[in-house]
Amino acid sequence: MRIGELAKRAGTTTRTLRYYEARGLLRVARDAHGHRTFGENDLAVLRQIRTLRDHGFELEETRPFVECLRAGHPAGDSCPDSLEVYRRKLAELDACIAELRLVRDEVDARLARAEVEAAAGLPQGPPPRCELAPPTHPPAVPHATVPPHTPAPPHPHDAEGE
Amino acid sequence: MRIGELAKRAGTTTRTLRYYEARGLLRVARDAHGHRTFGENDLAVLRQIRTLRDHGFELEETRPFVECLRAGHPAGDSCPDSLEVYRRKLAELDACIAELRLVRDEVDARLARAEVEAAAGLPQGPPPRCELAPPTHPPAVPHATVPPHTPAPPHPHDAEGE
DNA sequence: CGTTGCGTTGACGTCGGCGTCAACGCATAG
DNA sequence: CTATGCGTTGACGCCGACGTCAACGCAACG
Repeated sequence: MRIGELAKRAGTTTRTLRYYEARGLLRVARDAHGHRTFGENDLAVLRQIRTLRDHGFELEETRPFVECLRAGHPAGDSCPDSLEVYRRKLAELDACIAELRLVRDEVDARLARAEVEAAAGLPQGPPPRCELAPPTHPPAVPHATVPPHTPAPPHPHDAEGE
Repeated sequence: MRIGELAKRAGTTTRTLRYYEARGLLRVARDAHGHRTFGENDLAVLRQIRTLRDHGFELEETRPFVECLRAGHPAGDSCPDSLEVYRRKLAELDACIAELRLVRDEVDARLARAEVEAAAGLPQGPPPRCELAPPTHPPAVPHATVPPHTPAPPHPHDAEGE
């Protein structure tokens, strides 16, 4: 199997496969023409990587799974290192979800307040007592940076004690 | 007030202020030396921006708040456009949290399963029935990309129907 | 006079995970 | 012979929000 076929079978691109190889996640043999040659095992490895990435794992975090598969284990998560990654990711997810919920409630409260004030302000025109506290730096919430997506760069201030 | 003082008072850097100016979020006057000059109003605007960014809003999303303040309103969220941004962000947060919870449960389930199999496999050595289904592409979960942080790039497939 | 400290503009670096383009080789089909 | 299609390597582009460095000006202090 050559790179194009593998890419198609894994639902990705040749660029991605070459990138993974460059990152050391794929070990690739070559044929007489210098073309990369892959086997079914490589497909399994590749699917493992893609699955993890779809769940938000960084490429580096997939490495233990890849090595586990290459060591002959039936699944990528059959090895202790992989389980460690699972656990770390789980904690990371929990922290992230908690943080997002705090922000969500903050935004919700601000929206509600602003809507009330808009409703109270409009029908009467601008009264002179419009001097509310400026909404700058609210209570806690150190900061959260809503992330519909994108992986996790090294986080120095996160909820974890590293 | 010059740029250094404003930066210090707002808890940010001069680089950031110049960046905001370049993005059109800060309108800046100059003195005789060509130095930027700021007033208290600029501090309020700046704090509004920083607060929103700390909550994960993109710079562009702070623009309505900035314009609202500059229009003379007592708060950045006194204008309908700002409220719209609040509502959009709220929906975004809800979608993101829901997605992360799905992923979290997925990872949790995988971890639990892998732990059980590890516990069952180790004490007995490798039995020949190790041929479990390969853990590649699981049930639903289109993909979630855990995001401890970092803002939201334009997302074509998100839970919103744009 | 030099040094420190503030300001200025311009421009490149960062991070991850690829996309995209260029310029090439080799093989098969017409 | 040429076109098409696959492969190869190398290298730049992208995204956001700045960090960082360079090279400069201008003021006050000693």
